[in-house]
Amino acid sequence: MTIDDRLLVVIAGPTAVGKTSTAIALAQHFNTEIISADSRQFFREMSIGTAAPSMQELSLVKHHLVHHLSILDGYNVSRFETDALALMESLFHQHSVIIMVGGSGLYINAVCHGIDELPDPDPEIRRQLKEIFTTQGIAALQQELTLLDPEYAEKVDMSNPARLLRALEICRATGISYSTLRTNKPRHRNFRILKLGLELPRDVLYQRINNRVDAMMMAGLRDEALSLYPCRHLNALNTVGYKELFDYCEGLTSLDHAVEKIKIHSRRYAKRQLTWFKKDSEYTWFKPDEIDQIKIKVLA
RNA sequence: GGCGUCGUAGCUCAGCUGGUAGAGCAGAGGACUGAAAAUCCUUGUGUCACUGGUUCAAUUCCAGUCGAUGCCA
Repeated sequence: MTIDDRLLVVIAGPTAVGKTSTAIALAQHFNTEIISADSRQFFREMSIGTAAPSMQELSLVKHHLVHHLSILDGYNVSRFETDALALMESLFHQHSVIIMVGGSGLYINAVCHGIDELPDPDPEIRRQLKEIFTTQGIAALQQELTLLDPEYAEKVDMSNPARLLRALEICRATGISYSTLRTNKPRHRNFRILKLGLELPRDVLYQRINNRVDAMMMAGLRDEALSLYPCRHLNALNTVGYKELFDYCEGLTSLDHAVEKIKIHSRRYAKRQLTWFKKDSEYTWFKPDEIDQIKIKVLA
């Protein structure tokens, strides 16, 4: 089997654009399976709020990497890359086309182009750095980074604590500067990749987002969030649709206000996704209902 | 009907004793290598309700009109 016999079709796009049903239609047509690239649908406790595929949808096409983790499990892009590649290796034995669908751009990139091998985060180092951040502010992080990795300090967004924390945690853990470890070397993949983006006019997309949030509430999102409230500090739950309802649990907002916030935050999330995917010129863009055109593109 | 308060950016509102206006949110754009549905950056000209008046100059003072709201009848 050569590289030409293996094709990964990536279906990306903003939240609520209609990725799931398009992917299912495509997978049925090519009689193949779907790998999810959605950093929140991994978690089985989060079903309603992540708009995970329904039981009915799951029964139509075999899905992978959906609900395969607990929110208690630690997970990250690198592990996703490993898991997805291993999965594809086995799936390609039976299928020449595999569908990957999701909205997590970083995760999709990791599978398509690889991600540098860096040590897993050390909880203790991370804790120490966070403490510095909370007690001494971002300036302390900026200073240390300038000292340990002046090259990265030059180009990183120095006002973004997440970036600084991550770089420092690597510097501290390895004793080497983060930028020297960040080679950004493209990985060789033994399959072809076709990137398809789904989009809709902004006002239509926003209407779909609003409607879907209402539908989630009807489906019991409030109770799902309430049941996860004790775990609210887990990273997996730092997620649109949950954190707003945690505020409601704590009496910080009304339910209506929380729902309104979910809609707003979902729209902003969609915009960030579009910014991410749009700058990648490898994507060909379609409307979610242009199934026939998409099929032709895949066969081309 | 009388008296009072209010009418400023899509929304909520700031604008001290007159020199044509500014925040938050929304919206828009962008960044992004193990937190990524995360995290962060940039971005505010609008008949200051309308019509007159006073003034060198009015969003700001005065009168009237319209609208909103409260109290009294």
